[in-house]
Amino acid sequence: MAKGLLGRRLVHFVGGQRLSGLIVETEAYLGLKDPACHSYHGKITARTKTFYLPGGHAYVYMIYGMHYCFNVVTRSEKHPEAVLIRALVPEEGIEFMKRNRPNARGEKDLCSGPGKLCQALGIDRSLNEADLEGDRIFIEKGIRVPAGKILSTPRIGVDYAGEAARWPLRFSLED
DNA sequence: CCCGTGATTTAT
DNA sequence: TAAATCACGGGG
Repeated sequence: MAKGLLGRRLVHFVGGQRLSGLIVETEAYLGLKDPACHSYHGKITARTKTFYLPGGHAYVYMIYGMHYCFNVVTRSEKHPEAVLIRALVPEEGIEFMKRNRPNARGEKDLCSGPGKLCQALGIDRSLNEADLEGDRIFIEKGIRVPAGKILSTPRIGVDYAGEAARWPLRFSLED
């Protein structure tokens, strides 16, 4: 799923305005057996209960008291797995995104990080548990991605997870 | 490299 | 109720 989401278009409607970008970086979080995952060992808290929804829902949480992260829940109650969306190439609503991120240095800085893309697209906790087959936020077909263009590297910011921090579960589109 | 930041989780 | 933690970003 993390590889398959590369090249697809994430769309968020706000005030009748389409904000979108192509997904170019993701990370897989493998549920019960993944020490880096919020649902490791089946942990359930007020925050992580979203993980246990059926695939196709949004898991949005706040980190460091200031940033949101947007994830796609990918499986089922028995298999609480998700994909973190880490970067987009902005497509529609770029002027709107610039207003959402007044400090951005340029277009490339708009969605080049999990917190940045949430700020640019106006994604916040109100979208937690959102149905991705609804009409507020959803994912479109996007562009074709040749398998040879996908890079696999270790996930970012999960050093607390020991050996799992080195698992090559971060995927990005070359170039 | 360092550090702000405060919601969320965990320890007491 | 208090303390620790943290899927990050921004500025040096």
